[in-house]
Amino acid sequence: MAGVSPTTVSRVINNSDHSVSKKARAVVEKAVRELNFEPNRMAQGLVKNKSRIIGVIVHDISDAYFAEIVKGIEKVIFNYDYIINIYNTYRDVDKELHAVNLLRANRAEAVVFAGGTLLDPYYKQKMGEYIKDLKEQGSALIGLTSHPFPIKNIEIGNVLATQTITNYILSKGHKKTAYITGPEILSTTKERFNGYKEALLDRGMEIDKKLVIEGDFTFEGGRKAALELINYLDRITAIVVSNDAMALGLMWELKNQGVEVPGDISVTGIGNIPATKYSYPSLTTISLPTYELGVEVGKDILNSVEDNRIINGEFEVQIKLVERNSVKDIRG
Amino acid sequence: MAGVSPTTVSRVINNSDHSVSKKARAVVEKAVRELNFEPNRMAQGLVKNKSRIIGVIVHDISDAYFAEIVKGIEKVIFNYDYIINIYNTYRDVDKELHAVNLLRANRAEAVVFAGGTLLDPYYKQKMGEYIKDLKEQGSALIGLTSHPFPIKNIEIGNVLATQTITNYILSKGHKKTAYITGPEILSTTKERFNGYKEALLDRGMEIDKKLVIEGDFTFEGGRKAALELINYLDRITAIVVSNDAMALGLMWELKNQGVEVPGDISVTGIGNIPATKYSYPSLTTISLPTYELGVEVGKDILNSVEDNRIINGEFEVQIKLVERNSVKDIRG
DNA sequence: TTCAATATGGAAAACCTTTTCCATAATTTT
DNA sequence: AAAATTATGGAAAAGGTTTTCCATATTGAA
Repeated sequence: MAGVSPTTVSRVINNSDHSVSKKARAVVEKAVRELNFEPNRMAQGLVKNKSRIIGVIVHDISDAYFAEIVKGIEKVIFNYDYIINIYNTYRDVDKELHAVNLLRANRAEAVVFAGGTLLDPYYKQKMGEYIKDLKEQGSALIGLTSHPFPIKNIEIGNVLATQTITNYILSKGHKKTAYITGPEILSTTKERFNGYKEALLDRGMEIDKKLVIEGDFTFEGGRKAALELINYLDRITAIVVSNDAMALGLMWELKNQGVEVPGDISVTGIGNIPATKYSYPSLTTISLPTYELGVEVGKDILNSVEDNRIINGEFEVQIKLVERNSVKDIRG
Repeated sequence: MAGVSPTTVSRVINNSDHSVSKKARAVVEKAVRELNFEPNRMAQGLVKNKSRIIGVIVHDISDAYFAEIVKGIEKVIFNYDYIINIYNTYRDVDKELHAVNLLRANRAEAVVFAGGTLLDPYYKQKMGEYIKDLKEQGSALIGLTSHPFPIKNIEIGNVLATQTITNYILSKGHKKTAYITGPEILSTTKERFNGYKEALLDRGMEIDKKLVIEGDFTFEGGRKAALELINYLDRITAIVVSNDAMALGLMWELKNQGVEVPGDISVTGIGNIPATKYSYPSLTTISLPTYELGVEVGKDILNSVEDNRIINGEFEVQIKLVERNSVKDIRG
């Protein structure tokens, strides 16, 4: 339409070094405007060997934890025209494999493993192959949970989180505590439990396995845990819960059973989800820098994918204790 | 590597009608296995003129409302190898335009407008152009909120939601009610308010503008609304809140101020988000079929994009009243 | 004016598939 | 055994860009 070669059009659109006369530029720009022309990204991708796809694999995007990470990534890459491609795996290894394979087929430039499972041998092997492949394609691979795979890892600080809150609980004079874990297959579960364990061990205290209840990171799971614990309540003064949803469910069921928080027993969570502020009592918890983690991941992706590098120091874990009303000071 | 032409490889991989000898097929399959070969989607896209991208524009993916819709879509298209590309616009028209333009550049096969704003004239025009372009490209366009644009619309039933819950409130004997809206720029705000209005008008009641408070769909907004309403509390017996987050914030602040729910005043929400079940009192609200809406959208996309059509009747609005403990029966 | 350097534009190849069309080989039918 | 049909494989074009290389036009320097 502009009466010039595709070459010239390309040069105008991409502001290439190759000089283009004012006249030619004007003609092309006019045509671009009138046609509302946007270069076909698939064609661009083919020749440049770049898909501009960033894959993000999460357990469940309804969980604000993951949603915030995604938003952090989006914030950073906003001006770079990437496609953020989300997969919900619901902790299902088949779905995880499906997602990774698709990302591989699409030549994703980056893949973020935000929801990690401790994989069983078969899947571990298959996943290993895919990851090897992605690496060979030059994809930037970032893990957010501990993995057996040779990819860069950015940790949000799960160990530190439970350690911090457990220390807080202990500092308030609590000696006997129970702990509610997450589902066994998640590495997060392991990490958070380790933090709890370390805090106790540091003070020479022991863990009573009867007082460690397996949960599932949901409200309902918290309720069930409360029911399981109800008979042990005279033995303990506090319950360290490994995430907020469960802590809220647990408090709800305790109230239901006539147990007062923090009067009869103290409860803490992890995550600082919005609902913790509006529960009664409001929940003492740990705020996790999920959005900031996402931002960090975004920068990291840009660094390995774009030419003009962004300065990007080590990610500082900004875990914060959020003191509210679910813990009683029982010293003295 | 297999020693055959690309043509043959393509035929084996795609199971084309064109017959391929067992021998050739075996050679190719072996090579595919050994190379872990996956066809390049960009190249496929280029020749087939299909991007396999489904764009979903939301206000904020942290909001479970939108997350559920996305999950519903994903569920349906899971086996079709589409890329779900999410954009958070935070109700910012510039971000909306940015997203739509990118989707256009990427030749998205479908675009879902899940977060809708009532656009101002300039943006309306620009958006109109983009949408026209997308249509010409053959994209399937689906709106989930009322729009001035000529695209298919699937409504979740906002009007019905507030109408239903208002009728419920009225049926419990409440005559004087206040109403908390969402932000003015959202079509959802308008729709929900209309439902409230209709329910009142149907019974010949009038709306007192002093008792209609503008909120913002957040917890904090609900708190502020409670503070604004605090002086009018003797004039009303119930507050109809246009979403759950605000209802929860409002109840929290009321409790803070020593007002009892539902003893002194009744409160309802819309949405049935998880936290409503665990508040004290638990919140009477309307459950919105967000996930089901997503499923419907997914089917719709498949219908317009894939050859083998899925049977797909009209979407049935499955709004449900969830009766809990935040409303008092004051009849007689 | 002439030579060199620079500015400007285009042709063609490349990116990786799919698809159409054609040619040859194998099989079936008569 | 010849003819007709079917099975099988490949060559080449197409899809929309970018990039390399080359050619011509223009400008500047001597």
